[in-house]
Amino acid sequence: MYPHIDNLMDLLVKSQLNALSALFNTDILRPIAIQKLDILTQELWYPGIPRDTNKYIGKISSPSYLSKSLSLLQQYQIHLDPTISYGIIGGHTPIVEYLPNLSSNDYKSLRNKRIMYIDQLVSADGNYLLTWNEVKRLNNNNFKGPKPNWFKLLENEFTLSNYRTLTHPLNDNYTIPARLQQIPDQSLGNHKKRNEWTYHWDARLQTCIIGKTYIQDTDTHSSITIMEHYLPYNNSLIPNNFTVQSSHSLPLILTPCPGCHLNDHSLILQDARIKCSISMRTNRLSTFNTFNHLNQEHKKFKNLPLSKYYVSTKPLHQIRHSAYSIYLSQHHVNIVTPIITTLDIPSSHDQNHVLRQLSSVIDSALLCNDNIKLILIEIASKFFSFTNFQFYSDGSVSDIGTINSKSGFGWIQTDPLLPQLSFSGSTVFFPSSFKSESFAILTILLVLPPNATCEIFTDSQNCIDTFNQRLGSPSISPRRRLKQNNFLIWDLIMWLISHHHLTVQLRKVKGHSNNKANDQADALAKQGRYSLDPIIVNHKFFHQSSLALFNYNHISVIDRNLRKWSNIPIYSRIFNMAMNNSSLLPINHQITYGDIDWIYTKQWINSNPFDMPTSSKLSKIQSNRLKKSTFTYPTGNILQRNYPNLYPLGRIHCTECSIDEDTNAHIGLCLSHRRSITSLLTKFKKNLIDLLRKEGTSNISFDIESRVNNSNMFKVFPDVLDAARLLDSPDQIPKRRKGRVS
DNA sequence: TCCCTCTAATAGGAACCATA
DNA sequence: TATGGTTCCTATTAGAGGGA
Repeated sequence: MYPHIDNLMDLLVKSQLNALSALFNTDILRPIAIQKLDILTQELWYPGIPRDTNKYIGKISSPSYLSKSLSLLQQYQIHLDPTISYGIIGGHTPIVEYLPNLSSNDYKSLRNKRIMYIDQLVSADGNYLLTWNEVKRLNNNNFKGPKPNWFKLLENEFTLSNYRTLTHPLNDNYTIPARLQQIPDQSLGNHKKRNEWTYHWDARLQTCIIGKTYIQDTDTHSSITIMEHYLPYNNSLIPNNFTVQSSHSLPLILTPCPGCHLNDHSLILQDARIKCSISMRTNRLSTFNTFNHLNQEHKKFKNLPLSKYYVSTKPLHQIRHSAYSIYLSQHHVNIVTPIITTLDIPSSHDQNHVLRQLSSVIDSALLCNDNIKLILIEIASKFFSFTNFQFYSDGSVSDIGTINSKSGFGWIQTDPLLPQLSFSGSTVFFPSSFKSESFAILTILLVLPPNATCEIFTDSQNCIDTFNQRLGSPSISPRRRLKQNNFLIWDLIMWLISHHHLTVQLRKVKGHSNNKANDQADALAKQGRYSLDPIIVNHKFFHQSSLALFNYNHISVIDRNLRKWSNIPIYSRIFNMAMNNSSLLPINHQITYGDIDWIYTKQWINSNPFDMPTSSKLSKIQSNRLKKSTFTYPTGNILQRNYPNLYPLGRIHCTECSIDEDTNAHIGLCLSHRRSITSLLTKFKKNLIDLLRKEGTSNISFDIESRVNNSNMFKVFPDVLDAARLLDSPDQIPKRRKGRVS
């Protein structure tokens, strides 16, 4: 009835895509964007941005703008792809993923209690559910009120027997990371340690836990350490004459913990003096030393009212910092850090340093096989001592528009005084010759040393124009930047030019003009097409200028005008919906099982009888064809239906044959059309016979004329067409109309 | 779905009492 | 007199139920 009502949503997708990408890529809006991400986290109670927002959004009573837009975009397979690691650490399995059917009240309770991960509710090995009292103790007994419903659900549905074994144990619990080094055989097994001090970061309490190892049980994959808990002595209680050092290097005095909620009551230790013992799985022990009892540093604090104490050789500040950074690196969380520093003018003694920076740029800016990065780094090191370069570059794309499309690029250094190195590679997603050429220029700039001058010959006028445009307006607005095709590549090119102080000139060279160097570059580009390891730009390299970009189906970041590009998923979605529409079932059936020759249909729709590629006449002809093929041509009956006042009731006859009613069904059956089709077919039949007679000589033994005349290709089957036409005969029409109405 | 009211459950402090 | 246990009260919270 209203076939275009869905377009409302499609228009929303287009505008929201644009608005959101502007939000996440504009410097001024960055704090707002981060705040919106935080609200999203608070709303969905999911650490970071979930892959499938739609799964969780149903639980929210009034979703915010961002969560609504993200769930709309996800219906079109478009996802937000952050350039920074955004999320909340402290566990591996979000509770909303573990318990899929939580109510909105459960969400409220979880938010109030700050419980986001199931890891916060299970034992250290991830196998057993803690009791509610234990959970409360872990949270400093801050929870008031009765046992929440979601916890009862966990107890009833997700545990087995009285031992509280989880039905789905967490096997990637955060205390069991992979071991870093090989363990020597002699250290396997149970060991009692004498003087080993360890520290680690406790994600739940957000503090550094310090302990003295009591027993260490080592296995090949991990070890369990049982330690006596020690607390740092409050330094403000130390008399003034001790605290001459700066606050960061205050001595760390450790006293045994008298027993706190961390104490693991299940441990049975022989040593009754230990009041607070902790057991934890470790993969790498971070240890520090204490001063001996006879040491001056230890004796300094003899006068303090402490029965038993140790003095660490490292200050608390350093230990805390180390514990937290080890924890972060084990969980692959990198905090938003400033981008790699700009390169200074290299002096002779720190060449290695600059080269290392060049390699780190290559390493972090590209996503590809490590071997390709190594090749580029090697080229960069060979170019390192030169300043003036000359390159020929070329890109090549084959089978564009098909799934077999391959895009390759290549370049060669042609200055005779310098090493004549060359490079070729391939790239994927959104293939175009512009993209391949841009990639060639990008890889050239990546291997150039700082302060170099280079001249690049390319046959792509588009690249030269884009380059000069970007060079002419260095402060391009984010909205304009995001509308440019392949903006990731061009951003990187401009970044390299400004940060490495490069002087680059692009020169146009005519393609296929027998220039030897250009032909070499062309050959390299063609060779690059067959490279199996594609190179793409890492969008996370730009985490300073943009917070997030959009990707399609988690495959590739869309680095082009989103509003234009979004037509592709929108149209395919509309097509899918049309195909699944039950009233179009006959067409669907015809597509799958019918006699429609799609190749010829395509050629018929695409055929152009004029010389010009576009013309107003051609578009009229094509719209006629399309309307006729989809039965939407404005024939008499449709005009009558749409304009009842203009077209009076009664049959409107076909203007050409004046026999039958003018309907879409009639067009293919019309007698006068049939006459012109027959005459056309006779003409082509004659042409074919002439052609066969001319080409085929003595080796054709059969009678050409009779064979062609008998072929089904040139028959119109008047009986079949007439039988179909008779269904529409005047006396039957009222009956059918009646049937339709009832 | 939101808001309000009511009830049950709990933490924590004050008061009180028993004991070393 | 210090300490630990018990009881009572108040504040807070979760969750059920009802109405708009």
